[in-house]
Amino acid sequence: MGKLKKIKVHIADDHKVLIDGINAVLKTEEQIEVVGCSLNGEQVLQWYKENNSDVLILDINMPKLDGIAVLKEFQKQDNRPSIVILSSYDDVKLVKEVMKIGAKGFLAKKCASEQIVEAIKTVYSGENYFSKSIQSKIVSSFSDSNGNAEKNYFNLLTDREKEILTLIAKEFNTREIAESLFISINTVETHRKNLIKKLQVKNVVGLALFAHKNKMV
Amino acid sequence: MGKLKKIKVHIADDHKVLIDGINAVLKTEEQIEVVGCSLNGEQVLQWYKENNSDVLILDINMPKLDGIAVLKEFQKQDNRPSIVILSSYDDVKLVKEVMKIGAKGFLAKKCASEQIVEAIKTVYSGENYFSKSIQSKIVSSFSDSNGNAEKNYFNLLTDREKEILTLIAKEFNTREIAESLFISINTVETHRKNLIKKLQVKNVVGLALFAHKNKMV
DNA sequence: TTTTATATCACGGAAAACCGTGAGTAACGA
DNA sequence: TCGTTACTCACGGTTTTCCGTGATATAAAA
Repeated sequence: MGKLKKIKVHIADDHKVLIDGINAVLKTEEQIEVVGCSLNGEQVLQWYKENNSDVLILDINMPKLDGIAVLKEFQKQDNRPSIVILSSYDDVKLVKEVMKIGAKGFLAKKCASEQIVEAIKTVYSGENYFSKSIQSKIVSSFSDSNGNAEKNYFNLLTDREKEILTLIAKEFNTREIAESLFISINTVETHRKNLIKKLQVKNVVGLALFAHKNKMV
Repeated sequence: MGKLKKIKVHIADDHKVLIDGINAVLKTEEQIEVVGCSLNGEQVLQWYKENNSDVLILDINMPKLDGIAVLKEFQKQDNRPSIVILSSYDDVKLVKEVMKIGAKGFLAKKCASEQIVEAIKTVYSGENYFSKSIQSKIVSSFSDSNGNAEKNYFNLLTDREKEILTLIAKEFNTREIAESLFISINTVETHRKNLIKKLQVKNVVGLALFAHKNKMV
C-alpha cells in the first residue's frame, strides 16, 4: 500500500465549470483520482448505488436535491464516503449543521484550490478539515456573547419567535398568524417587534430575508 | 504569426477556487496564456492600468465593483480586451444588457469548461460567443409570449421593476426608494403594485423572497 | 398609423406595519 | 424566595403598505 492506492474522489456541483476546474487541479495530484462527477443531488445518490469513492466533494446549492438532503441520505448508510462540503459562503451555523449530520470537511468556494487537495487528504486520513477562512470565523464565534457579536442572532430567538418568523416569511400577515396560532393580534405584534429588535433589521422584509438565509422556509 | 502569439487572458471572479480551476483548464491549452487574475472589480481596473490582455473573463457578482460597473468603465476606453461575462445563472435579459454595453461573450457557470476555451478563441477572433444553455434560452425567448410560459416570472419584469425590487429586498421603504431614484413616491408605489401582481405574491415579503431566490441581492 | 409596453405621477381610503410603554402569568434556576 | 426569561395581552398614535382607478408621455412594435 501507499503508492498503489489512490484516493478516489467524486465531485458534485451544479456548476460544470467548477467541476472541470477541480478536475483539472486534481489531475496534477498523483495520490488522487477523480472517479465520478454529478450535477445534482439525485445524480449523486444514483452514482453511489453502483459505485463508491473515498471522498465526496459536495456542493450545498444544487437543483433537485441539495447537499443537505444528500448528506442526510448518506447518514443512513453504512459504507459512505468522507464528505467535504463546498459552499459559496462561510457560515458558522451551516458548518455546525453539516458537521452534525456527518460531513467531515467544509470548504468555501472563495478559498484557494490547494485547500481542496489538503481537504481531500485530511478527511481521507480520518481527520476533519475546515478551510482557513472558516476556521477564523469559528474561532471568533466563540468570543462573541459580548463585544463583537457577529451573527449569532439565530440562537437568540425563542422557539415561539422562530415559529412566528417562519409564518411571516410565508407571507402571513399579523392577523393570519394570530388566527393560526390562536393568540391575540397584539401578541403577534409584540413578537414581531422583538424580532425586528433582536435581528437588527428594519422591517418585515429584513425578517423574511433572515428567515430565508437561515433556511427556515 | 500563429504559433508564436498566445491569447492573453485575464480572469476575474471572487471565487478563488473557480479562478484556479479555469487556470488549470487553460494551462492545457497551447494557444492560451493566463496573464492575470482578480478577485474583485477594483482589482481588475487596477490591473489594466499597467497591463493588458486580449480577453477578459469577467464575473458579474463581485464585491467592491461588480462586473457591470467594470464593463461600463471599459466601454469608455479605447484599447480594451474582448470581454466574456461569467454569470451564475442564465438570464436572457442580462445577456442583452451586457452585450449592449460591450461584452463579447456570455458564459453560465454551469456550462462545461471546454466552452471557456471555445469562448476565448471565438471572441479573440472577433465573433460573439454564447454558451449553449443560453443559446437555447435566447431562442425560446422568441417563441414564448404564448403557450408554455412556465414560471419565467423573472423575465416578465422590466429593468426598472428589477431595480426597484432589488431596493425593496434591501429593506428600503417606498420613500427611500423614491429618493434614491429621484422619482415620486407614487411612481414607486405603482411599480410595487405591478410587481406584486406580476409575481403573484401577497406582499413585500413575497417580493423580498423572490428577489432573494433569484439572487438579485 | 395604431397599438402596445414602459415609465411616470396623482388621489383617496382601507389595511397593515411600526413604535413605545406597560403589565400579568408561569416556569426555571440561583 | 428572588430574579430572569418566555409568553401573553392592551392601547394609542404614526407611518407604510396595499389597492383601485385614472392620466400623461414616449418609444417601439404591429
